[in-house]
Parts: sequence; structure tokens; C-alpha cells
Amino acid sequence: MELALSLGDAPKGFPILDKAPRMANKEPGFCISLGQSLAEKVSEHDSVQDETRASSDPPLQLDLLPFTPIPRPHPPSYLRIPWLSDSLGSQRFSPDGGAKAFDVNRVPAAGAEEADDGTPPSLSPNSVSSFHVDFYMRSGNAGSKSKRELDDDGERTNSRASDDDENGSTRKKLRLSKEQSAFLEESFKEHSTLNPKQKLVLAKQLNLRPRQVEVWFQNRRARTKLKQTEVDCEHLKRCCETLTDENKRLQKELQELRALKTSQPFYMQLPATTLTMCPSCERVATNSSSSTSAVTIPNNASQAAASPLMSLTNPRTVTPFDYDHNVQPHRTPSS
DNA sequence: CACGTCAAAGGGACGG
DNA sequence: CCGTCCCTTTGACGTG
Repeated sequence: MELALSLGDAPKGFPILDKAPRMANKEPGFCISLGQSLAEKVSEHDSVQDETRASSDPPLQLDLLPFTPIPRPHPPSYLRIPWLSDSLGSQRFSPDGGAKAFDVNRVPAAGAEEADDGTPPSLSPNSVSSFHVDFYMRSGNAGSKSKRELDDDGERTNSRASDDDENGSTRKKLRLSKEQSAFLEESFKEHSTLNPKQKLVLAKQLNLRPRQVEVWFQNRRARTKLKQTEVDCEHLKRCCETLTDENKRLQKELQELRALKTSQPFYMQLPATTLTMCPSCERVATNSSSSTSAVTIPNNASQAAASPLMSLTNPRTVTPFDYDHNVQPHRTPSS
């Protein structure tokens, strides 16, 4: 089976084209040709493409087929994303329907049908800002398709959901084609939300119902949100681990200091209320004249805050004699 | 067969 | 009131 798709008659760039090589890793038969870029529009999303698509560059052919090229028996169809350009543009599906038009959820003959709401976008055939993509699905690629995508003729037979609506029975599970998904994905990169016009045009271009496009964007936003939630969760997890480690460390230090305190009751001779510290010089004095105990003060206020007993082990040690520069010792709040 | 993925449906919230 | 969004659920399908 061959699937030919060409997007745009006046070549212009589009991010999807730059993603194509990556897609090609999974899609053996994938051929894209592209021309003038919309680098100005899309550079914020993909800076790499600017290097490959200068505005004056001739159309670039990306042949992603890993095997020998296959002939192109049918003229390409044309698609473009309207909000990437300044006017509603051309959309010309293969007129003869020979190369299977892009989608898939409808037979080509149904591609000209109006949208569900009965207001199909009127597309001008002569846009100058469109892009041009040729998709060639090799028969080998069809082998990678799920069996439900293929009918007896090897062609995709996903029916429109409207068929189900008409039946009013079960809703058919339909899978969007890789091309549709890629196209929607690129559209999503441009706009995570759609206005009605964009939705209609995109639906028309992808041969989908507007509701399908809308639902796809809703689900896509949900996936993005879920992913972000997972990232946030991971970040919080790491923060929690860090804090847990810090807490353990401080608890251990506290234990050590308590042990030190018990083994050296000498420090207990100084009631806490007798210690004062000069905020300017950080020197500690005692207003107990009989005491000549040496005390230490923290060099780091945060350390002291984190570990109240740390001051007992801080190397900077002073005696009451040091605090002797005509400054009245400050009273502690408790005194 | 269990599980994951994803399109789609349904309902509530919200803004114009 | 209508259209859209988000959230939840459903169901079809693919995969290990």
C-alpha cells in the first residue's frame, strides 16, 4: 500500500518537517519535501530548524526512505496550518483520490464533506504561505500498521465516529494515523488551545471531525499536565529526600552534643539566663561575676539556629574577660 | 489475561 | 444560553 500526502503548494516550512527525521526512525517509509520556512514563526519552538531552512533556501527534499525510493504515481495533496500564515490557504487533496489522502478515518470521497457542524471552512486554493509535505507510505510500512488499520485491500478502514453516532450503538475505537498525530502534535506546539476557526480548518485538513480535533487537544493537554505533575512530583520527592537527610544529620548532631553535654557537666554551671551576646561583635558575656567560664559563640547564625547546642562546640571561644570594651552586656530577654 | 494507552463520552465549571 | 475547558470514566485495542 502506498500513501501519498503532500501539504501545501507554495512551499513553506513547518515544524512537523523538522520532526520528520525522528519520526522516520519509527516510520520506515516516509518521504517529506519542504521548501521555504516559517522560521520566524516557529523558531521559538524549534531553533534547530532555522539552521536548516533559510528563507532563501530552495525546497529541501528529505527522503527518509531507508530503502529504494518508490515511484510517485499520484500528484500530492496539499495541506497547511492556517494560523502559521496570514490567510486561509490551499488545501487540495489528491483530486483523483489515487494516492490515498492522508486520512484514513474517511474514505477520500468523503473528504470533501462538510464538517459536522455544517460549516466547513472555505479554503482558498492559492495561498502563498503553505507548506508541502509528501508522505509516502511504503507497503513495508503498512506491515507496521495495526491490523485494524487495514481492511481487505490493505487500506485503512477507520470509520468516522459519526458513523457510530448514526448507529447510536457502540463507539468505535479509532486510532489516528501517525501523520495525523504528528500534524496535530505540531499544531499543539504552536497552540495548545484552539479557536473555532483553527479547529475547523485543522479538522478539514486532517479529514477529521472538528470534535475529534477538539478531543485530541483536550487529551493532549491532559497528557501534558500529567507529565508536568510527574515532573513536579519527582522534584518534591527529591526535596523530601534532601530534607530527610538533613534532618537525620541534625538529629545525629543533636544526640552527639547532648552526649557531650552530659559527659561535661561543667557547662551546666552557667545558667542560660546569665549568658548574653553582643549583637555587634558576637561576643558573649556573663553577668555572673563569679563565673569565669569560657563560652563559645557561633560564627554562623544559621548554624546556631539549626542546632542550638552548636555554640558549645564552635571553635571560637571567648571568656568574660574578652568582653570588656565598655559596652554594657545586653540583657537576655528572660532576665 | 492483565495492563497500559488513547480516543471518546459525559458532566460540571466558567466566561462572554 | 452557548461554547469551551477540565476532569473522570468508558471502551477498544496493543502488548508482554
